[in-house]
Amino acid sequence: MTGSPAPFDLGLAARARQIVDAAMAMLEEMGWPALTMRPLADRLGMRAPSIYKHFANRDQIKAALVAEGLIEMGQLLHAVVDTGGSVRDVLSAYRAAGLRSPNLYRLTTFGSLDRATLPDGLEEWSGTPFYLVTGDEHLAQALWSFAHGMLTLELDGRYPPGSHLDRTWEIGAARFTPAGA
Amino acid sequence: MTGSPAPFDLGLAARARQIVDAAMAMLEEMGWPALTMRPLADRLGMRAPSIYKHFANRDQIKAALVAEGLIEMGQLLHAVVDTGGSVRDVLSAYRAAGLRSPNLYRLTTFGSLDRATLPDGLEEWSGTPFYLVTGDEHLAQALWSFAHGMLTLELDGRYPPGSHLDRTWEIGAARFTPAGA
DNA sequence: ACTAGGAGGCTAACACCGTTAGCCACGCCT
DNA sequence: AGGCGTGGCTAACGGTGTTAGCCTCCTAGT
Repeated sequence: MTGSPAPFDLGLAARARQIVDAAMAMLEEMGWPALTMRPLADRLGMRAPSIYKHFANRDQIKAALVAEGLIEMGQLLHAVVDTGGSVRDVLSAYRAAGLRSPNLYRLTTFGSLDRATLPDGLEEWSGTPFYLVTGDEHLAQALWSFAHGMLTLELDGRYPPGSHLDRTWEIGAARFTPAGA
Repeated sequence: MTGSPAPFDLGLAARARQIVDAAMAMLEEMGWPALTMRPLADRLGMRAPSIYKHFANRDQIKAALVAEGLIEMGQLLHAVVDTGGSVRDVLSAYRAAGLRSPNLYRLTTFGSLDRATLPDGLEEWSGTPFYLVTGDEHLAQALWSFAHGMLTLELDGRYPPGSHLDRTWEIGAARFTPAGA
C-alpha cells in the first residue's frame, strides 16, 4: 500500500499518443539512433515536418519515451516491494525489465535527463523501491548503481563470454541485503 | 610486479597520431557527438575528406580513443594494485579517472565495443585490477559493475542534488571488500 | 448562416552530417 | 628520368533535424 498504481500521466493528445506509440515500437526494433523523423513519419502515414505540429523537436519525443520507461520500471518495482519483495526480488525484476526492453532501458538511463520535461516527482517515485527495500538512502543508491552497472554492461555484452552473470547478480543481492532481513 | 608498465601500442603513424590527439582534445572539450569530421579537420589545418587517408571512418577514430581510454584506466588501476592498494583504493582511483575525463569515460564504456579493432588482450588487461583486488571472478564483476554504475550516474547527474556520494562509494567499498582483508 | 481562426497536414528548403570519387602534387626508389 | 605511393584537395551524394510558408478542414462565435 506504499505506492499507488500509476500516478503519472503524460497528458498527450490523441495524435501525440499515436506518435509516441509508433516511436516506442521503432525504438525497440531499431534503437534510438535509427529512430529518425522521416521513417517515424512514414510509419504514421505522414511527413516528417508534420510531427513538429505535435512535438517541438526530436528530444521531446525522447523525453516522452523516457517518461514511459520510468513509469513502466517504477510500476514493476513498486509492485515487487508492495508484495513484500526482497532486495533479490527487486534486482531480479530490474534485470528482467531491462533485458525485455534493452533499447528503452538504455534510452531511459543514458545521459543527463531533462528534469524539466518530466512529470513532477516521476524520477524520484521510480527510484524509491530501492529505498523501500534497503531502508537506507546511501545503501539504496549503492544498490541502484550496482543494478544499473550490471544491466548496462550485460546489455552491451561487456562481460567476458561465458560469464555466469546469475552468480554475479546473486553476489550483489547478498552484499546489499540489509542486516536485519 | 604483476602488470608491466604499458604493454599496448596502437601503432599509429605520425599523422594518425596527430589526428587522434586532436580528437582526444575535442572529445573532452565538446563530447563525442560534437566531434565531427569537418571541425576535427579544421583543428588540424586540413579538410575532412583527407582524414579518410588515415582512418577508414569515424568509428575507427572512436576505436583509437577507446583504446587510449582503456590503456589509461588500466595503467592507473594496475599501479594501484601493484602498490598494494585495497578495494577502496581501486574504487577511488576509478572514480577520479572518470571525473577527470568524463567524456572519455563515457565513450570508453558506452555501447558494445568492437573487440576486433582493439589491441589483443587490452580489454581483459584493463579489467584485471578488479580481479586482483578481490581474488574472485564474480566478486570482481560485481565490484566493477558497481563502480561503473556509480560513475555513470554521477557523471550524468542522476543522483538527487545534495547526495553525499562519498558515503555511497564508501558503502560499496565496504560491501565488496573480501572477508580476509 | 457566415465567418474567423486554429489545428494539422503538405512541399521546399537550409545547414550540417559521414562519406566517396576523382584529381593533383610531392618525394622516393628503381 | 620515370613510376608510384602518400596525402592533400574540391565536388558531390544521400541522410539528418528543422523551419518557413502554404493550404484545407473543422469548429466556435456572432
